[in-house]
Amino acid sequence: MPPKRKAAPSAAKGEAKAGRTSRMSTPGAATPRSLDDTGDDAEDEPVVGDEELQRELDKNIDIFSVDKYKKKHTVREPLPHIFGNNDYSYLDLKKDHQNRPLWIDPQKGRIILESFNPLAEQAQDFLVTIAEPLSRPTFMHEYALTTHSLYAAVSVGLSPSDIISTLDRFLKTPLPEEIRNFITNCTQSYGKVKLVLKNTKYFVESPDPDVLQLLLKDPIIGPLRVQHGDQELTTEAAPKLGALVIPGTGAAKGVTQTSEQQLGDHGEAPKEKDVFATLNEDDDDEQDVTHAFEIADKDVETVQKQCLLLNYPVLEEYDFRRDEVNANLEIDLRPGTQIRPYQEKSLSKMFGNGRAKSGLIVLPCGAGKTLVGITAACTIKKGVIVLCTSSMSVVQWRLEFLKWSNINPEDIVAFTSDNKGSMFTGSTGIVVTTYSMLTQAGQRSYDADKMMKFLTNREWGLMLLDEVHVVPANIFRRVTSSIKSHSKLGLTATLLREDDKISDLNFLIGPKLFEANWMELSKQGHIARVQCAEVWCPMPTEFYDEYLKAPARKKQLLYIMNPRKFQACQYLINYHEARGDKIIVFADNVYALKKYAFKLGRAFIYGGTPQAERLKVLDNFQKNPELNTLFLSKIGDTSLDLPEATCLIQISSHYGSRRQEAQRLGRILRAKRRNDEGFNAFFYSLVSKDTQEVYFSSKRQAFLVDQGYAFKVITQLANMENTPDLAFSTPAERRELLQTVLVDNETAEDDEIDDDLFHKGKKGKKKGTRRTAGTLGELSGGQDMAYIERNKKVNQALKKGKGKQESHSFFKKIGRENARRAAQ
DNA sequence: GGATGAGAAA
DNA sequence: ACGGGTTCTCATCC
Repeated sequence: MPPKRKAAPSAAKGEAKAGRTSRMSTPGAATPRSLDDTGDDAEDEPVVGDEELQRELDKNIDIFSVDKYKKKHTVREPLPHIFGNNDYSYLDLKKDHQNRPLWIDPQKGRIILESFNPLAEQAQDFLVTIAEPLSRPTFMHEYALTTHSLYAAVSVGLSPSDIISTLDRFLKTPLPEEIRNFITNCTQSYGKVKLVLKNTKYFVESPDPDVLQLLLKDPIIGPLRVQHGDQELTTEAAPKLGALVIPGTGAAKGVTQTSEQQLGDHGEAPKEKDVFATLNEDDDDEQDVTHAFEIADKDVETVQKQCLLLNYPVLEEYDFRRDEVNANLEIDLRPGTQIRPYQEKSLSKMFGNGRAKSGLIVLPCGAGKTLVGITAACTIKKGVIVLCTSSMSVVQWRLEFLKWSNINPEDIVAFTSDNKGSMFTGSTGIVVTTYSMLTQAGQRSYDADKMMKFLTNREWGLMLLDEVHVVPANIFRRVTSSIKSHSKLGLTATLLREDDKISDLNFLIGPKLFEANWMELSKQGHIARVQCAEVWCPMPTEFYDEYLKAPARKKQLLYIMNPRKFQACQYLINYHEARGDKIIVFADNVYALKKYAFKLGRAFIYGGTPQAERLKVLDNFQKNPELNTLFLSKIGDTSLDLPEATCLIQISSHYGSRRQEAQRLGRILRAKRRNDEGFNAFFYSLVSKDTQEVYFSSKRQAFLVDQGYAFKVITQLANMENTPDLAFSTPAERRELLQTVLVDNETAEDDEIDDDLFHKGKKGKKKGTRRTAGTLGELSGGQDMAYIERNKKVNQALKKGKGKQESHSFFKKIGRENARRAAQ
């Protein structure tokens, strides 16, 4: 099981429970027994005072949490000292529980899915809609029911009764009452109120007039209503779904979708119908009329804020098919374009009720986020504004639009600092620009100013927000308040930040509409399969001595410049080049990056590399069979459109950033060779043993482990000692390296040799490359390496190991295992 | 007029 | 807190 993450709701708990919660994530411990096998002798008294105090605390911390609905239960199981607070034996098992895939923790709202259950797939579809995936390793997936997740479920049109009945059908135990209450209460208030932009006017809309009356009584919202005669509310028939077809789907081609489930006969197994079928039905028969009142543009944010305070979050929807004010855009997907099932799924959530809902879609890089955005644009067919993080991706987006759709090239313009004059000539079109272009506060050039006026003075059908996770919330506020758009779609690969600003996105853009499971996509062959490994490099004693007495700044430099790490890097490059892989090496530290690249005679790109140079190197990396290894600084994390690579080596990284790790892994997911039989991409993290790096590394991996990736620990690279021409193999060389590192860092390192270095790196690669395939013959694949399979717990154990002794014995054990394996 | 670099901001 | 990387603009050069 994965490590606990810091953001877990249980973090709010008091001391009293801290000791026990650690067992929480072990599903086995929560196994309820059948009724009849428990003795009723030991009536353990529940810890009442404790729990009441806790409840009081929780109420103050978070009025909306599952704990609010917690009930006391008589504990029947006589082993509370083992199960602690996680004793669920009071939950009766249903007779046919084997056929049902879900367990639930009534107190925390955690749901455990048995991913090997025949119904797991359907259950997963459902869970992704109503709950937040926490961790999805191979056999057990853990989800959490939260207010946000239920909010999202409601926003795609599920009703509370759907959620409750479906959940109940999948559960091995009856649905606990507190969970039922939690769901009912959340869903009652959430999703009742919608913000709709109709003919350029904003309306607050709800099927329930009482809710609107309640809002109008609010001292802040009330006066903001735009009066039309005496009537307080306007009423009209609710829209029917009709035949909205998302382009690129099976339906669009006239093919009937195979929606029949191959359900087999699992006795009383729940016959679950498609969640989205349910959703569409609802719109047809239940909500016959809607009521609305109008508010002015400028008050939208105030009203949204106030509604949120009243616990009626406002969902944004765009009824684009009935918008006759904004000109239609001539755009369609190119014939023959077929979007993938998961892309279709995410879009069907966005357009679930025939309108465009605002929200976030989370897909790993390489899984076709761009195409999702483009398809959304082709569905809405109105003016689109696309926001990216860099001007490189602006160009990229425009090209993708031209590639996938039949948009007239004159109707799609880029707005960046190089190109701020031109605009589409028709009545509508697509603008691709950057966040900074829109939020630039300082003085602007004349053209940019003119363009901004144009952008802010018109209405847009869709705002596409790329890489939504990198942009802080206050920038969003500025963007969304200056650009009037009917709907917003945020795209991202990782909804992760080390700070907690990510939750703001839920209300600034919308709920999370869809999140893909990386492992699943990779099993289906949409993204590459990846072997992840952490390579432990010991620190030579000279380096370690220096490390111990160095200040933090220098420590970092020392463990990055660890010569053993350098050798490991060299070894891996040799090995993978011989296999024909394209390798990217990441180093955050520019000094180290240059040193490594120079010493190994390979090309590198960092922030200071001029644009033309970058393109040239990237182009060579892609096409030139002589250039197979590329060194990148942080620049490679975001703002570079990397050609596909199949192997990735990380020699230094930014502290414990899970996002960076995920993003970097994403760089090798689009490898085309993934369809080859048994093909793997490789991801290595080089870590200097006994340094802070070990700790950071374990933190960084958390996200990937939750996505189901297994990290292997390599303590010894096979046959490395016998590899010829390793750098720094003599003590003298190592001492010299140490000296250089120390000296270079004392003086503010100045690099006039910079450009020189770079060119040498490029030219020098021919003589630098040394194929060592012969000595590596016995290594036919990643699995055969001298890997010791360990999961992250090892790292954690190491991190927790208080003294040197512990870690030493630990290493000895590894060493023994290593030897034993080698002997076999 | 188009590259290129410096300097600012966030 | 810092270094890394953006972006924008303006000034300079050929």
